[in-house]
Amino acid sequence: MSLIEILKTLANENRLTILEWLQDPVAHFPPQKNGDLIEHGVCLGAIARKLGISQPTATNHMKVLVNAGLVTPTRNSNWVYFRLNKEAVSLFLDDLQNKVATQK
Amino acid sequence: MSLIEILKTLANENRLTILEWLQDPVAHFPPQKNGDLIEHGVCLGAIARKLGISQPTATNHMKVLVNAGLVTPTRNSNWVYFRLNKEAVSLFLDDLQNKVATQK
DNA sequence: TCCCTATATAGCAATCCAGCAATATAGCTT
DNA sequence: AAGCTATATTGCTGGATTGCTATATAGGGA
Repeated sequence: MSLIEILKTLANENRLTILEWLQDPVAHFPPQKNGDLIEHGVCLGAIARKLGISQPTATNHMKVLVNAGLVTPTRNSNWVYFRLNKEAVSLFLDDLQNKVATQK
Repeated sequence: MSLIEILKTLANENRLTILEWLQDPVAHFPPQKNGDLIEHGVCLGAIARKLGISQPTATNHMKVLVNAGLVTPTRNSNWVYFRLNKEAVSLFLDDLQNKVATQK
C-alpha cells in the first residue's frame, strides 16, 4: 500500500483509535471465549461495541485497515479476529519519516 | 493541532507533495526575485504552477497546511512565502509514533 | 430443522473535500 | 489614475467518505 493510501486510512478518528487499541488488546478488550486476544486478535463485534458504532460500519473500517495492510484478519467459523500488523506500521512510519522529514 | 487533524492534512497527495518540496526549496524551485527561498520560503504562485493547479486551490491547500502548523507563511507586500516548520513536523512524527507504535 | 449469533453486502442520506471560474482586494509601476 | 501582478474570497460542482437500516449468508446448538 502506498504512503498516501495509508495516510488516508489513518485520517479517521475511529480507525486511528482501533489501531491504538490493537497495540495492546489485553489492555483494551475483555477476554474472549473463542479466540486468544494476543494470538488471533480482537473480534469484530467487540470493536464495534467498544466504539459505539454499528456492526456494518465496523466491518467497513476493518476492511479499510486490512486493505492498507495495517491489520491482519483471521476467520474462525463465523468470527473474525483482527490483530495489528506491527511490521507494516513500522514500515509506514519509516516511509513517512523519509518523505516529510529531513534525513538525520 | 491534534494528531488526527494533521493526519487529515497529510492525507492528500498535493499537500504531501508540497511538504516534500518545502523540505528542500532550492532543489525544487527556481530562484525568486523577491524573497529568499531558504529564509522566507516559496511563494504561492510557484507552488500552484509547479503542481499544475489553480491559484485558489493552492491558496486553500496552503491554508490547511498553515492551519495544521506544518508550514509558516511570511507576507511581503503582495507575495506570501511558505516555509516548512520542521519542528512541528518532527513533533507530529513523534506523536504518531507514540500513538500507533509500541514504545521502543 | 429452527433459531440464534456473527459477519457481509446493498442501498441510501448527510457531510466533507478538491477542484474550478469569477471576482475582490491590495500593492507596485508608469 | 490606470493597469498589472499576487493573493484571497465566493460560490459552485462532482466525487469521496462515514454513517445508518435492512437484508443476506453462514455456522453452531437445541
